[in-house]
Formats: sequence, C-alpha cells, structure tokens
Amino acid sequence: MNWSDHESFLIIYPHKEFNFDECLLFLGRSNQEVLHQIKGRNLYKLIKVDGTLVLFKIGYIKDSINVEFLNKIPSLVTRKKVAAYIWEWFDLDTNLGEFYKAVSKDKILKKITQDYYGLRIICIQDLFEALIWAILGQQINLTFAYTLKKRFVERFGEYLTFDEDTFWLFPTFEKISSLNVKDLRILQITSRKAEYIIGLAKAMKNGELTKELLNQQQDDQQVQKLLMKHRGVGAWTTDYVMMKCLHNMASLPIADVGLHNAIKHQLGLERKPTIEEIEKLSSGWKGWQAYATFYLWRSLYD
DNA sequence: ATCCAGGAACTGT
DNA sequence: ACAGTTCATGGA
Repeated sequence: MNWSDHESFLIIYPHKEFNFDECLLFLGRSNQEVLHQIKGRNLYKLIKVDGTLVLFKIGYIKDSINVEFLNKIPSLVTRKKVAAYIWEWFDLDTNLGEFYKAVSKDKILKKITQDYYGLRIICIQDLFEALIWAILGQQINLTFAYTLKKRFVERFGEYLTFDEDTFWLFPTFEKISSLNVKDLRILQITSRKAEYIIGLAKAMKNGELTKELLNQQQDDQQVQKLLMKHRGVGAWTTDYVMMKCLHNMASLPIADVGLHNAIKHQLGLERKPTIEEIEKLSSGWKGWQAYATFYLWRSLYD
C-alpha cells in the first residue's frame, strides 16, 4: 500500500494501470445504489472502523487518489485503516499490466481491455454483504435487485446524515440473524431468499462462517465446499463471492447470464454461448478469469 | 402480453 | 447423475 497521511486528508498512489473514471462509471451504474454516492467526479462513502462511523470523499488529482474526511478527523490508526480500505476497494494490489499482457491476443478481451483500460474489480469487502447481494440478485433483473437492496439497507442498516445527505451502512449479520422470514417478505424478498439470508446471518453470527476461515483454506475447492454448505449458496454465488470479496482472480461464474450476453454481444453471435463454448473461449484466461468476467460485465452497459 | 432476469433447491425419474 | 419444476416479481 502506497499512501501518505496529512491528517485531514490522505493521498493514495495507485499503480499506473488505474483509471478512476472507469471505476466511477461502474460504481455509478445504478441510480438506486445506497452504499455510496457520486457527485461530479467525487465519490462519497461511509464505513465503520472499530465502532466509529467515518465518512469520506474521494477524488482523483494528478495520478493520485485524494481522500478527504468529512464528519470528523479520525485517529491515525483509523486513517490508516481507511487507506487500506480504499486500497482494497479498488483492488490496487493486483498487477493489471499482467492481465493485459496475458489477454493481449484474446479475441474477446483484446478490445475491451483497451476500451476500459485501468478499470479494476470493485471489491465488496464485507463477506455478509457480498453474499446477500449475490442472493438478492439471483434470477431477477439487476434493477429490481437494486430496489430490494435499497429497501433492505434502509430498513435494517445504520446511517449518518451529513450536509442534508444520508449515507448508509450495509446491515450487520448480527441484526439480520434475529429476523423472521416475514420481516423480509414485507420488502418483497421471496420467502426462500429470506430463509437463505437469515440462515447465512445466523451462520456468521455463531462463527461457523467467517472471511478468515475462507482465507485460511488451502485451495479454491475447499473454499467452494465451505460456502456451498449453506442453503442458497450455489456455484454462481460462490464464484461471485470469491471474485468480489476474496480477490480470487481465477473465479469464473460460468453460468452467469450477464457473462453469456456479453460474450454473445462481443462475438456477434445469434444466440448465447453454451457452457462448453465458454470453457473453450476462457481457456486462455487462466489466472485472470475474474477480471475477464468483470470487463465483460462492464461491456454490457456501454 | 410475453419473455426473461448477474440461480438454487426441490422433486421425480 | 440428470432433467424438469418452483420460487415470485419487475423490467423491457
């Protein structure tokens, strides 16, 4: 992590393969997003660090990320954690140059890696949030998924009001673990998804499922096995979580409808590709499947 | 109207 | 193991 501290603000120095505006475009894809706000070229985010709410504003000036604290100036320890949070949020540890090199001759990725140069996987660091967001999005259109997330967050999440704006935190598993299916049905979350969500919240509350546990596993298959033990978590959700939360660059949600549509569009196919075709097409993406998927998703909203 | 959506569990064979 | 069905609703 490369950063400097200036008390009321921080400066973070990303690698050269970083395009803040591309990341901002992804973050702004839904106008129903409640977990961050975008105004002009600035990004606003509320997080909780060691029990205290920290609201900050992120801008980009002269090849560096500028972070300004809004609600109060946190301690040095907290400022360092905020820097680490942002570093991970934009996946700044990854050497994107290696990805570009690896797929420079790939017929699907060659063009879009140039078009979206500097786009990085936007990470969902909270395991509970990553899981619940994946479950909410199962088998429904993204617009409605965002509606459900908004209702869920605004019903059960913590918030901070600043300058007439309200900033939300994703609800905690502690809070959700004590709910009934009925509490979520009111929001038009299906009974089955409500059961999944509450079940996962309980598993996390009793310590059976933690991010640490997943990070300790020897290989990807063990992680998949642990996640899929839980009702509501199948192969797609597992890959999604590995990609967005665990920084697993080799995860490929191969059954994903968005991925299928993106490949169809990029190759100008009449129909969506089959799983077998995707396996062949992706054979050259080894170690970078997650980034390939993310760039293909990005290509859907040009 | 009609089809399908960033799936997964359940049921019957 | 595998295929068909159900969940539930909104978006285009």
